Amino acid sequence: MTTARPAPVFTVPPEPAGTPDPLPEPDVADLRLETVLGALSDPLRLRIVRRLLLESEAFDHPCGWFGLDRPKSSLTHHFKALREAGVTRQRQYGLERRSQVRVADLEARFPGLLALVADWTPASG
Amino acid sequence: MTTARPAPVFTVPPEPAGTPDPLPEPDVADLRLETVLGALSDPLRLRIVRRLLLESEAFDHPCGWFGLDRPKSSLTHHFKALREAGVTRQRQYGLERRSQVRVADLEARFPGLLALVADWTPASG
DNA sequence: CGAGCTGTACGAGTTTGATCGTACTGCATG
DNA sequence: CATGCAGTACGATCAAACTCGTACAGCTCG
Repeated sequence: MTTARPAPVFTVPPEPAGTPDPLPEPDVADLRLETVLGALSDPLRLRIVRRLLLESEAFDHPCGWFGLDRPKSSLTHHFKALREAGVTRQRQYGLERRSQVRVADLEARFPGLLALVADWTPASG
Repeated sequence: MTTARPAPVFTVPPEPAGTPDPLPEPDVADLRLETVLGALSDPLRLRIVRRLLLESEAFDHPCGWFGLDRPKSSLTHHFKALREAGVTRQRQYGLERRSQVRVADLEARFPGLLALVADWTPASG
């Protein structure tokens, strides 16, 4: 029995109707701790996930919403890494590809992990 | 807000007197989430930490105690990575160098993380 | 002291991943 | 249909890390 979860208060996506299908992603049962931890062991990706957790008043967010001064190809790389590890879900909205954290899935498999990410503070600030 | 944890019952080391000084390790305040997650994003190291957490009836354990069929130099590499990330503490007992998980330090900085490691199951078994 | 043991140091080979430029696809809007 | 935009794909480059063999250090015990 995994420890009973106190249900952290992250912004749970309301999932409105007429939503595009998610891009390919691992199933909840296939989430691997080592893979998820590997995806989160990068400051940039940690920053992305943390911002999604803390400032995600809307449903999900396009890549440009994060103020990351990196070339687009670098961002693609990191967002893809997060999605393939199962940390985020991405949907195509016309032009944009928006991301959200798979809060329910991650809490179910690795309870408490997202709280650590939310509490994280970058090294240079 | 870190979710209030139900205080997992790991074996807390009794710290007997006359213990050798620990090898160099990062201070609790210097523990970085991304570094710790990086150290734990490896199946072999995850297995090491998990065994230390679950079967650590004694105080700490030498490298040979784990049944890892890797060359010694590889094991040195991984144990050093864990210690330098702040996950484990190592002490020199005569011939042996014994390891323990820094349970109190990790729980203080990243509450709940060790519970995830304890719940982890290797991919091939 | 000399043998044997635990573990390290060092270095080479290999792999993985980060970074980023350039060229491209696909949608939208006029 | 032409322009512009969000994001991808591909490939090159570079840095880090894994793996492991060999040689060595340090302790212990006969």
